[in-house]
Amino acid sequence: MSDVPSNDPLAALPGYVLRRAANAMMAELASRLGAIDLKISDASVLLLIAGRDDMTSSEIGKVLDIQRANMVPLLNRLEAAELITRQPLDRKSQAIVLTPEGRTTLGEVQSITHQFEADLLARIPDADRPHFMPALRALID
Amino acid sequence: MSDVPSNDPLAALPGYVLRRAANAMMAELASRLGAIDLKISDASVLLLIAGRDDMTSSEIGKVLDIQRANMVPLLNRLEAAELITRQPLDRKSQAIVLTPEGRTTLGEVQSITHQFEADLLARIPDADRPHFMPALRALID
DNA sequence: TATTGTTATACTCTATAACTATA
DNA sequence: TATAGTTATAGAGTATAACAATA
Repeated sequence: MSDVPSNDPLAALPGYVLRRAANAMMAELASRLGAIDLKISDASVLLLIAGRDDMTSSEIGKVLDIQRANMVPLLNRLEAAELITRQPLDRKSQAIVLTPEGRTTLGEVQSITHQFEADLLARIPDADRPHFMPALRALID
Repeated sequence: MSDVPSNDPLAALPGYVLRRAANAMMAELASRLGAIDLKISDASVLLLIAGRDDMTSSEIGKVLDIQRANMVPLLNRLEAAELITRQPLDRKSQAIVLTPEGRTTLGEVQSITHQFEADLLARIPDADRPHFMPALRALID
């Protein structure tokens, strides 16, 4: 019943350690994506619309848990970088689609993301690794 | 080799799922601590200085990964709520110590935190639970 | 009526630079 | 010289309300 020694009494709390681990990993990912001038949310959008040309801003926001209103500056940024364009679906909705340059950048995002996820999993001891995703999924509604 | 079905291609990425799980859990904890008008960072400070009367603002910040400058409004808030006082150690440093009211609130924080951590772990399947903390700890430097 | 895209706004969290007073 | 506490500020991320146009 003994625990890992630490002068931080909060190190024994799963919720606290969960937040610290997520913060550490997101800082690392943000740093790697910064090399191609993208934020994590930018990369998430590119990965989500890969191979699709029918997703609207609202739909993307629902999947990624980003408010409708907050999608606007995000997509404006991607459009200014010429990675995506807005294409009318009807007179109200518009599809967010990758430009040719966006597809090239998507390739870089996929490469960075793949390496990042591999490095993340590699840090987890073999015996614990298969239990990582099931545990996390159980915490998400 | 098949994966959990999802219309969100990012659901297969450990880093992404880690962030989503942490966000969900922190939102839940923030909600519970809101019942006693505390933020997560407030509660973290109270838990850290429990039973101690010698920790300075800088030391607390180092352990909790909160910038020195950002400790000021946090402690001001706790002091305004009469949960802590600043006691001079010398003419430069001051110890952050719980008031009697702070100790009472600490008891409530401990109760809420204990229940929260138990509920969090209870959501994780039995087979995965023992692997949760070791996996997360491996991700923190 | 409900939804889409948008604007405006505000609040939290976090990061940095600089200053003073003291160790 | 280095450190503690502080101030001011700026950048993210996130949340809500409201509006016009359209489904």
